[in-house]
Amino acid sequence: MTASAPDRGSADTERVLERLRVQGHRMTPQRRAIVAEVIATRGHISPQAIAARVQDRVPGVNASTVYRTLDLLEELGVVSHAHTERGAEYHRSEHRDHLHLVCAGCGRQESRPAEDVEEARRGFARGTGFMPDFTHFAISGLCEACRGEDRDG
Amino acid sequence: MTASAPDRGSADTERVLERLRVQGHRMTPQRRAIVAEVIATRGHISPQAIAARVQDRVPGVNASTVYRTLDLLEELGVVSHAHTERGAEYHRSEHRDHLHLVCAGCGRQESRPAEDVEEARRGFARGTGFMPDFTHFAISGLCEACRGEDRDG
DNA sequence: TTAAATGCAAAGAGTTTGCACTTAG
DNA sequence: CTAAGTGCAAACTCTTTGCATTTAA
Repeated sequence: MTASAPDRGSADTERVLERLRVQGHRMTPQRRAIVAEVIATRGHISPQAIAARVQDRVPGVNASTVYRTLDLLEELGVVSHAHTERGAEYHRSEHRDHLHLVCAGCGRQESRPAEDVEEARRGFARGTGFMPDFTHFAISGLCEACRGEDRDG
Repeated sequence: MTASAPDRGSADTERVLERLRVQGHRMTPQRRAIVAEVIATRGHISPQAIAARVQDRVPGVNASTVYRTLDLLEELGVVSHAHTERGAEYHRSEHRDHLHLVCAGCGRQESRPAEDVEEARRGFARGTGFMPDFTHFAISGLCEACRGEDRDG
């Protein structure tokens, strides 16, 4: 179990499964695999990607099961979704606190801890009266490299 | 032509049509109606909404024509799109400078001039190295009213 | 045993594409 | 006249739903 390899049998996964069990939900192999996949994912992942990866491990898992399971996990507060250029992407709720940055220049996506923009959040609220949650939608802009080339981001 | 009524025969519309003409594009009634509709729209509008409205004025305009025309207008820099909770929405590029705020509490959408968050933009760049364009994706958060009830926006 | 969960197939919504027909220039 | 533009139908992607079957508890 290296630090870089996603860990589909982690204590975190077990904790979520235990929570499902306690709340009276059944523990099917499909559900187990889907939960493990989501928990093992660093950052965000699309429903289709989850389906594809889960099917590598448990052949025949239907996409509709993935969608139903994600809905369940979201209701339980285990996962949340964010809107990126490609649509909805899911991530662990505990990892909610990161930004999805999409560079309009090079197209690269990066993540940042939300705490890096606490000051900006307050400034935003000061200017608009609206307290933003910068993690729910992706944020377009120019990354450091592209800002160097084109100074008007 | 009052200030509050959308103006589908405006000088702005004519300016865009003239630009298309100059660049060698043909001026069809469909194209004329679609351009007029987009130009007359304050804020953003979805492709389906454009199709519906245009069809009220020029019956039989096909949705695919709307998509193709929007692509063309976007290539020419006349319109841009933003990503909201409901998907892609289009707006005049000159009106690019407004934010799409979606309140997670009451669900209401509001617009704000982007200049209201200039300070926040710089703060964001300072914290992350990434210069954000807050207008391309909608921004989730809590509006002033909902912040009053739930102080953790 | 039995209700929850799954698979499957069908249905949507939104968007794109290929192609024959129409039409602006 | 002739190529750009359109309409139409079909395809495609992503997601949801109804229902019969399977299965965890």
